[in-house]
Amino acid sequence: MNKRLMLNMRERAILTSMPFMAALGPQALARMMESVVVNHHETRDVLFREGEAARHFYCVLNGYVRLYRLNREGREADVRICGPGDTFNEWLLTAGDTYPCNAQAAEPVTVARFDLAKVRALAEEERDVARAVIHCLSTCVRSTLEVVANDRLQTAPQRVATYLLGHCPADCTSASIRLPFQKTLLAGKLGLAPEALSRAFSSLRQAGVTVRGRLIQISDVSALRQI
Amino acid sequence: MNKRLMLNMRERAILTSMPFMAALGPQALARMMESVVVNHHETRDVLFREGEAARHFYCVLNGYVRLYRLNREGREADVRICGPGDTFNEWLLTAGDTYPCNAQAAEPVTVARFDLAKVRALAEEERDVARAVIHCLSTCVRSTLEVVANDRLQTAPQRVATYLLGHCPADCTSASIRLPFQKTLLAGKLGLAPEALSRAFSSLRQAGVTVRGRLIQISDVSALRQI
DNA sequence: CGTTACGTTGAGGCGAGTCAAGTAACGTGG
DNA sequence: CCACGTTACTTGACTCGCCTCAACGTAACG
Repeated sequence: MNKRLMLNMRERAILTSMPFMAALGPQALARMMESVVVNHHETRDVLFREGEAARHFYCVLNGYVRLYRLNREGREADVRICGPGDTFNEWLLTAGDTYPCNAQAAEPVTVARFDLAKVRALAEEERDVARAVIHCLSTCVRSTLEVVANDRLQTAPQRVATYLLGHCPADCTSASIRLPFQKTLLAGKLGLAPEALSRAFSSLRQAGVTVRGRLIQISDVSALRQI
Repeated sequence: MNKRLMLNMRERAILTSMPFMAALGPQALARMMESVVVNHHETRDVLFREGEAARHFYCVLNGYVRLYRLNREGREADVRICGPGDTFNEWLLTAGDTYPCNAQAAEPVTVARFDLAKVRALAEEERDVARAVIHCLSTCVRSTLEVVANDRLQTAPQRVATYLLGHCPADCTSASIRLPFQKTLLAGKLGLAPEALSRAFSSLRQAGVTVRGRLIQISDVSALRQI
């Protein structure tokens, strides 16, 4: 649980290859690396809770992290799923002193953790850092707006089809996809109950989608686009 | 429609008082003002369409602008409603060369329009501009994540209650609110059909909510919190 | 005062959540 | 390697919330 590791060579290599870090110049990179801590969390570990004082900005190195909110009755809704290379809490760099959601490891994960205040200061001083922050914030807004639109416009089978098509190489007639995580997590990402995801998959069978465990065969990509 | 206006004194005063501009230092402000154009649009005018080449970044000076997406059958879903002081398309400053949604004037609006490429360059050169961009992106992410969570966790009456509570002064027992726009627009903002909003309001009557046109009386704020 | 858009109300249908039961996959320890 | 327990996933039956369509009432505006 929450084993804190020294930053070894291998982790350093992985971290610096992440999109967020790879775009930094040598000086900005060095200064970012000063304040980083690499942590490991086991499945279902909670990284932080909604309402707690916001202290860290994260980059996922390995595994998947769920960001979710609770309503009064305790029902959970995922607002974002972060995988390798994704960052989260960049939206707390200005304006906001508490976490707006909970974060939980969906499986064993490795994350790099930065001090929010230090990154905030660095973004002021290092052009590269400011640019990188703007970039990941932009990406985050775009993907979140996409989620809102899909939630409001698409049925369950359509959401699944959209997800699958987004993970097919462009211009292919058939494809084979391996889900990078459990179906439960995919259901949450798409705003569905696990049962609804299951039913969506079986309704997609008639469009040539075969599911066996995490392996998904798509026999006719263009048919899937018609859903 | 789309009457282009010279930047007069009054508009300049309004523009520089907007949150996005007010935080800029004199030099950054001056350079931003070089590339700004103030436009007026009539109700239902389309500012841009999904898929078009992205060219402008906007700040609303007056009125409300709908950002929405269409599905294949032509159904519309609002992803964001922008009012006075709000900016949009800041998420296109990096990564993204086409608009991801449509923009339409929900009523007669005045908007300030900046050239995306110029703002992008300015954000590189002027620390103030970078800071302002990061700030409005952060705000945008937070509000959009909130929308996702509310869509997935709340029923129609709860969404309306949340909206109303967000527009009450804190620590009041009763309140009176005037909607800043049509109910149709509020329905879209909350991800509801207009009929569903209407029904939500009438179900809130039992919680002490009275509606007459755009005027909403809340007799018991704490009762509304229990919804 | 008529026209038009906006808003409300009712009836009906569909999509997805919930609950419950059963099956499959997985990991653990004997 | 097998027996077991746990967790993930599937399927069915049911409920509920919201969308759709249609009709009517109402406010806004020329």
